[in-house]
Amino acid sequence: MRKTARRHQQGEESRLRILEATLAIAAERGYDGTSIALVTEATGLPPSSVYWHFRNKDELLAETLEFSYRRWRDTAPTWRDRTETGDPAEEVRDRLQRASHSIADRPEFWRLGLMLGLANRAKEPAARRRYIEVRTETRIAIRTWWEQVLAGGDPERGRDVADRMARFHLAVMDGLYMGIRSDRGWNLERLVDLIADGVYAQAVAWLGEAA
Amino acid sequence: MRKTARRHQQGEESRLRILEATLAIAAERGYDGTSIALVTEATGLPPSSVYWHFRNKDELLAETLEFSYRRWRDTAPTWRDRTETGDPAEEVRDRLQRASHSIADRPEFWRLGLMLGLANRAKEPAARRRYIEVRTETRIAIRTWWEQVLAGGDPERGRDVADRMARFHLAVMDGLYMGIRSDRGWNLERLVDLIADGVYAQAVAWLGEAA
DNA sequence: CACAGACTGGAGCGATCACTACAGGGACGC
DNA sequence: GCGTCCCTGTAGTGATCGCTCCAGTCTGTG
Repeated sequence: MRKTARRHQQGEESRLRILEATLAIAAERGYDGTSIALVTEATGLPPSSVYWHFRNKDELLAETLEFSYRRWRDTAPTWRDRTETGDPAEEVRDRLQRASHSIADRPEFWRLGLMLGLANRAKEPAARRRYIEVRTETRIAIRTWWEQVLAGGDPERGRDVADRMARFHLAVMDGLYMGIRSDRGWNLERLVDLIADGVYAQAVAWLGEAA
Repeated sequence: MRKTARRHQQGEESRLRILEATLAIAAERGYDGTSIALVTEATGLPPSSVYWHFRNKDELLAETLEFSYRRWRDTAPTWRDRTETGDPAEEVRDRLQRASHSIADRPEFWRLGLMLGLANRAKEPAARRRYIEVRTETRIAIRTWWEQVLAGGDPERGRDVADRMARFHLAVMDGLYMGIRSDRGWNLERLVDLIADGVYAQAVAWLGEAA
């Protein structure tokens, strides 16, 4: 992109600092609660620098979402590689456990996404549109993963069940995060193990059920 | 409260109009996205009227949450009366179906609550504190309901499972709402029935499991 | 009729919002 | 040494923010 990688590497560094700061702020306060003044205060950079790196607030937030999504996806275990223990229930448990950890440990992306997903403006911010896209991307990855876990039966039926599982899976992850945020007294690790068993049982039940 | 119930009933009417308008706006745009100017525009009343009825924005939002909560609770089936069909699985299905409808049909309270629950400010808005309270209230009501549905075994163990079920239950409701909002292609009614069976099976499994 | 109290109307307060114009500074190619 | 380009620093812009002042209007009471 930027052709002066060596010349002024300060620029790229500032850009990253701005993104980091914006992510921290936006994940706490949402789109409207994020102001350029807060970003400049956090980074020590003047507003003109922010606007040199990003066209406007909308684009800044959109790129911040993209930034946090990529980092989350790279840190979190991908849905592509499987554990392959032979026991599907065990694999589901492991997968859900890791997914819930990736949310609990670095919650910025999930927080920011939930906020963007909830808000509704007359003209949709680019950040929200982008979030819906990456969420769909994630849902499809989860669906593919479920298709493999549930492989063996009728492919079309497996695909249908996997789609429902992926939706349910995402819903549970959203719900878990909301629960951690809003209710006290969660024993996440233990609860996730138990839920995983329920989720897998659910999938098997759906698979066996008449169309 | 207000002693001129007959004299000037216009006042109370204006108050309600302000609450309605604020709810509609805040449920769409969140705390920071809600401005007094938007409220005055929606109601046709001047800012001074808003500030005559409510001390400041914080209190306005808090009372709006209270207002929407009461309406949701009165509209939605209470957790106190049970269906008592004799079949617990059927009752769970019915209950979850009605709960999901109460969210899908009049989503304002749930939307606003989720937004308030997510946001995190240096000084916590009264509206958010109040939301955490009514959420806890709801969670306890759900727990009590589960205790009754699962009655029969060891009471202490039933209470423990009911607590976990209530958390899980809320998480699923939150997750369902997020899913409807963010993902397309939901078949809510059907999915909820299936989830209900899974949820109930989960509860039974937890009940039977060794402590 | 006078008075009181409940509300409204309009004008405007200082602070903060997103955003910009523009003059530089510092590193590089020549 | 000179010009070029990347990026920062200063100092703003008009618009909108939450909120207030206060005169005026309306309605029921004595």
